[in-house]
Amino acid sequence: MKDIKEMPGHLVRRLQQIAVAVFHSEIEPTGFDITPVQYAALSTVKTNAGIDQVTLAGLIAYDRTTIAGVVDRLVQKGLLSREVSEKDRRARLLRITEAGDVALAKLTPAVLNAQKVMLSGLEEEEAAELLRLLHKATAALNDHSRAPLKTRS
Amino acid sequence: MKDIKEMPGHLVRRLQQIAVAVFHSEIEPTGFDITPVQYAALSTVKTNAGIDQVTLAGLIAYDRTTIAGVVDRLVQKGLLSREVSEKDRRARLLRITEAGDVALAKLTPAVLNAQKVMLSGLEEEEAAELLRLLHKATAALNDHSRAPLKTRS
DNA sequence: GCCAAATTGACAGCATGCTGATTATCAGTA
DNA sequence: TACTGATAATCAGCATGCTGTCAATTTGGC
Repeated sequence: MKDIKEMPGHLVRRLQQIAVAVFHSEIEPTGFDITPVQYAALSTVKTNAGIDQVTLAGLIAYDRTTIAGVVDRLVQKGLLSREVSEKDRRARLLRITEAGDVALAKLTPAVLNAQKVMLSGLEEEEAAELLRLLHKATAALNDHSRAPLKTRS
Repeated sequence: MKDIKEMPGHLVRRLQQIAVAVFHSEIEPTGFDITPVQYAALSTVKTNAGIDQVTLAGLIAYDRTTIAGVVDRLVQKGLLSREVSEKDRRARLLRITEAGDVALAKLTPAVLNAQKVMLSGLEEEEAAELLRLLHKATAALNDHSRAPLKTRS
């Protein structure tokens, strides 16, 4: 284990780096300028209309500070709307806009394809096994980051 | 595959996020203020004394722009030295300092332990299989990022 | 109803990571 | 030798991701 390149930390970082690059190359032809993080946020807001930022962050395991900037940019692009909650004036409720809906519909096929491409070096069963192992490893250590994943009960 | 949380991209990102958090919590007791990226650079320079920045970047698959900042900070902390090459005045040759050597020796056990912790949710054979799959998946797509891995022949 | 604790969001600050452009230098060729 | 293309490093700029702090607001206990 002396070599950096054999360490799990390095390999995970490397695959993540490749995943982002693949994402961008698959997205580029659609003409939208969106990042993996922004796509995750957009998609999650659509299926959870009226969600606040903290809950959104929990659903996709992002830090709440990070999500603020992401939401800012999505609002600026006109893909999300953000308004102060009536019931809790601390909270900002997020909703997808019509433009966001259109963008999401066009982006989703490209994103799904990117998932395939990033595992294209593996056999079908290997890819499934990788997913299972990633799932198991992350579930066991969910609380180790400032941004744990929170499933909506 | 409709759910973000089931996508390989999300899971890889999540494990990477956890890996960084585990790294920091394992490193913290050693009293050193160093990041995963900085550790990788430091360790690689030690075993490749007199390396230039581009070659270093290639060995650990970092973007050459990113590595510049990383090296800056390591030099500032006194862990690396950087001097203009005599043979090629464009290049900056990197070497580990004595302080860097000491730091590396103290950090390495903690880093190796972090690798174990980040996979502590998996059985022994599962961890090995995960490594194999990560290796295979990244090897197949090595050229997909701006910072491909370059083995020294 | 009042106050302490918790919660939401924001901000400053630092460290990756990337794109694209520029500068300095080197190497091969006409 | 002069020129062209390639290469090492740097810079500006943008987007994560994190820590730590703060203000506004809500909630729970009394």
